[in-house]
Amino acid sequence: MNTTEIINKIGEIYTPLSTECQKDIVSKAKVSSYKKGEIVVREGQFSKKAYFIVQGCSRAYYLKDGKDITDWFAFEDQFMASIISFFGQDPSPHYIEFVEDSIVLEFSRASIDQLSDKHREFERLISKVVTDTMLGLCERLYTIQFNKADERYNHLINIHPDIIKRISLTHIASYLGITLETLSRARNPKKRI
Amino acid sequence: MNTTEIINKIGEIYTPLSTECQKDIVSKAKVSSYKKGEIVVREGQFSKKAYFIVQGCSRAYYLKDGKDITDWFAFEDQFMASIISFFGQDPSPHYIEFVEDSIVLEFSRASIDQLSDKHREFERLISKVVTDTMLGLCERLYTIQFNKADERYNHLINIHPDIIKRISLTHIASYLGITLETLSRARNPKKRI
DNA sequence: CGCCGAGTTGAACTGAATCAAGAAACGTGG
DNA sequence: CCACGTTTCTTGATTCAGTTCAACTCGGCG
Repeated sequence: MNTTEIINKIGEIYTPLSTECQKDIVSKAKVSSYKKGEIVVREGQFSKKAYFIVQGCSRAYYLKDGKDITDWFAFEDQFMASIISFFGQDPSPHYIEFVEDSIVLEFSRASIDQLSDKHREFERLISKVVTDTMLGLCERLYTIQFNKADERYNHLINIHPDIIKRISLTHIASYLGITLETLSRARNPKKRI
Repeated sequence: MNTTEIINKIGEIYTPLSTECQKDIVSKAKVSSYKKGEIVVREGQFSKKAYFIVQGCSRAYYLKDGKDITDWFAFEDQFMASIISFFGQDPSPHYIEFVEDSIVLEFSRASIDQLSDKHREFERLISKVVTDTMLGLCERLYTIQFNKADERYNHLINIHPDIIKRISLTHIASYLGITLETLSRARNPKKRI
């Protein structure tokens, strides 16, 4: 899949892009690939990159008292960035790691700004990505705020049936705000006598 | 405070607006006031309104098993909307209630779209509001994901020292994802013998 | 005054964390 | 293809934070 094809796909998923805009994107964004386990952003860095995932998946996590807590996943056709660092002015509290060998289309903050200035359609695309992210965060918050461990897990499996095939339970557990052991028990309800 | 003054203020807070844009906003948005306790959005409704709060405050909440759970507050100079209904296509799971007598500037979805089409600066303003909301949700999620009751409370008091003067502990408790009793204990640490 | 909503305090209970040990799955090299 | 170590997941026992339910306090306000 070359850059043009990828951009075409982004247009299909989010909002149609004129050929002129597509051409400009080609000149600003570049395709990269990362190996499983590669870390592209570390805590404390000012990361000004956004990754559109063509193939593979990644996660954002942070360390709390030395424990690895997953905050966000991104799969094919989704964007990944350290949002606090990319949209705010603070350093990233997150690490970003690729969980599988992945191919991405990589944007710098500067190129996104330039493209947004020049192409209103691109600005709208980014705006849509942000809006979708906001709605996703809402949903996640709702799930965590007052639900029990098994409810959180079932909810996740409903919206993301295939996630367990790709993400380790350890990461899913911290994403749900529970421990690995509790998740394991939620998955294998106790056999009563 | 008249409409023009309010719009001026919005421009100051978010991003400067040309006089032409301000004039158009005046023609599309209207000032309203609500009494303490008034509910402007109910569960199941398709609410296509956004409220910029000039004075007072409001909260969004939902009912889970009959229990009132606060999801979001908005104070002076902030926007309030039922985001799922306003930005998504689903009916609102939230109620929106004014917690104090309030004055707001009211926008319909249609007028926001029209203003966004006509004025790029306005579109950017909305985009900034969405981005800020996204960052706010991130922060909130972070607080709830793996923190104890007292940590959540202290964190809230840090960013919002005056919130207890305006919002009842009942609402703050559910906002933090804990019960009223637990919040009360977090505020009055046990006296040891 | 006495009622009422909001907050505090107490005691019993429970879901989840923690600590610890074992089982299963996986990859690598022989 | 098997043996090995490593990582991932499961299961059990204990502990603890937080919920639940209930009683009590306090400050309005009719």
